[in-house]
Amino acid sequence: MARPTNRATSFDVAALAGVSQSAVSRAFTPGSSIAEETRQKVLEAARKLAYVPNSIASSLTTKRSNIVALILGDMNNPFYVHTLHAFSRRLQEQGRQVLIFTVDRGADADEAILHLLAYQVDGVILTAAQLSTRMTSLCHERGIPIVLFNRYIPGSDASGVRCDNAAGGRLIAEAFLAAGAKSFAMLTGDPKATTSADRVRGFVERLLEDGIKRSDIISVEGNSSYDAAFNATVTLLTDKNRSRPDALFGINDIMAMGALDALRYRLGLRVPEDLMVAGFDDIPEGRRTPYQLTTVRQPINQMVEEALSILHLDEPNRPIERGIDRPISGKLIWRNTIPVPPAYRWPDGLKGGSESEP
Amino acid sequence: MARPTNRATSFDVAALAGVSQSAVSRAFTPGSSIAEETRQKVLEAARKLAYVPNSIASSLTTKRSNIVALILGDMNNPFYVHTLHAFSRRLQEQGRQVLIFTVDRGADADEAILHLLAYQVDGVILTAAQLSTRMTSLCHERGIPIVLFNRYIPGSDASGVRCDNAAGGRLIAEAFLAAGAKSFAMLTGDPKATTSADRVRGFVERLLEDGIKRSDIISVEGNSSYDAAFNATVTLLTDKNRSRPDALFGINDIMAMGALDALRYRLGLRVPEDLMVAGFDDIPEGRRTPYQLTTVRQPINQMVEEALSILHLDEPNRPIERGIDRPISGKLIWRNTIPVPPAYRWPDGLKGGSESEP
DNA sequence: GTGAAAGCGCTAACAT
DNA sequence: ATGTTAGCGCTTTCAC
Repeated sequence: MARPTNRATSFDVAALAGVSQSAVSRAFTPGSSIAEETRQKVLEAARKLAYVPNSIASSLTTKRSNIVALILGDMNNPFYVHTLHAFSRRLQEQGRQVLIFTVDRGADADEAILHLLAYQVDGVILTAAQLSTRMTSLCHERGIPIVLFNRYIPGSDASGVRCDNAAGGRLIAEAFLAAGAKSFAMLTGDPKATTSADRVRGFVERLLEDGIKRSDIISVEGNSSYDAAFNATVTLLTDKNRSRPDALFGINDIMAMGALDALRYRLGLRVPEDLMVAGFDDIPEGRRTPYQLTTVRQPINQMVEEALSILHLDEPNRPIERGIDRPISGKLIWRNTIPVPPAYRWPDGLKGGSESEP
Repeated sequence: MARPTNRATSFDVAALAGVSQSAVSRAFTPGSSIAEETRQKVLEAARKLAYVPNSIASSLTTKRSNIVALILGDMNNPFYVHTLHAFSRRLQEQGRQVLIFTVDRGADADEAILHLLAYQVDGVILTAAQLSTRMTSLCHERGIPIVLFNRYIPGSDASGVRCDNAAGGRLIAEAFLAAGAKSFAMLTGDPKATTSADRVRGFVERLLEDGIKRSDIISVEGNSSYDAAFNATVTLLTDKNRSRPDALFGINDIMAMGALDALRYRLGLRVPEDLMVAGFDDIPEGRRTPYQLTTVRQPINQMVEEALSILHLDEPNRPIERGIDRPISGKLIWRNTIPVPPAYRWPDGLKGGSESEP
């Protein structure tokens, strides 16, 4: 087996440095008791041999791999790409490795879990994708914490961080109402995804509170993708049996962008004059000149921090946090796809333009 | 150390199944000599204990981790996100794990290499980012193959797969010339990146062959990003000392998209009537209705296959392939940002519209 | 086909 | 502060 490899081990280094092998181990373990002088001798020998400690071997004894698994669903939604990036950057800063698994839309992450169980990962982050409660307990039994990012699994004791999606949906509803909208359409994502369902629920609830009739709120499936949203918008707006809604809520920015393009460049409508539009997420793509999308910002960096803190990777002995549900407020960002009503012109956050998340 | 974990080992399974521990190992090793009956007994016991073989331990003996490292530069360029996705999907199909490292723009990947060396990865794929030849040999010495994706390192013996960027640049030049352009601008990426430099070179060369004067080809730095390209375009076109070029080549699609938006929505120009534009990559985003970008398609799936074949992960004993440079032809995709000249109306690939890579 | 035993390269008591 | 020793959970000869 194994390609002829000639890798120096701690024994080789020990021999060259004239110390014991444990001294080598200590030299590479911050905080272990070793004389600075010996340390230098070891480091010097290690340098000569281009020695790199074998993490695999160390994982075997410590039972900590320093690897965090990241399970990703939809990479077609830029929001999750930015999420991946944020996690990756943060974890790298901490000197941890990131193992990724991509899961097809609609598929569950169970198989991915089985794989990462084999690698003794220190924690798992799950975005998109479903997860059976059976897998959750399998991880927990083995001491592997899981944190759900922007979703939760009813009946599971897995912890999670999410944007307060329902409240965010309400914010959009309020913005539309303030701008005078009376009839509404929603472009939804996967109905099984709590993210989509919660945004829809908050949105509808708020509308009903204002006396909007259910029949004035229509809902179409947009598959969480640009293309599906584009097509659904065309179908919806060309349906002769329907009158044109005043406002369209894309459950996420990428769908709102698809809708916007369909409205303007296929249907020849003006936004916001003929029809207002809003999204959710505040992806950088939605801030571009042609879109200037009014949306709800998910504080992605904050969410990432929270998620990692729930994992508490530095305190492996602390029991796993179960059943935590940490909702984080989103913020309405006014741009150009809803006319800003006078009442909102003051005092802050207006035309939240292009500045990025603080 | 180690959170109180109670994970079944092969010994537990062996005890329950009433066989030796080696039998358990064999039961999980395809192709090893074990009676079907024993295998079943073992599998049954394993199921009862929810046993998952410990890959860390097995890596230690076999010296193969079944992990492939993927080093990513710019995640703001969707092309690399699609690349990541393609690699991840393919590798997962093969039952391998993907360890990712993100490297900041302009930074080199040396530190990432040091980390992945510690994990005994079976292979390394490098996209974007620079890599010192020292690190290359460090990997090679240890029997870890590296493949460069869409870049090469002069003076290094690392193998790579890339789109034939120079030829692609020529294709764009030809398209512009055929459409009657006489003066040109280029939006370039990082000048140190071979990808950008090669496209520029091919483009310019072809133009010069047709008698275009050097002074009719201007070049501005677009930083490989949408925003920088947008701004650079505005600056360029509002420069009173310059006359407007007939054609603008964005060295990659995301920059061409930024340029397109600047031209249309900031400068009020029509594309292709006032100015033609082309990109490079053929990312799905450039196929969207508002863009319909004429571009050169990089056959990403084919490139991924080639890259993996150079790694020859299944034949670890074969010596590492060095110095391979596998250029793969791109294909010109006509859409709407260059008027299609009559000579090109036939026979194929025209208005290559929205179909994706075969 | 199966079991016993010797590592893989490291960490972590335990002595000194 | 340093060396000695016993594993971590597996794979792989080597006998039988």
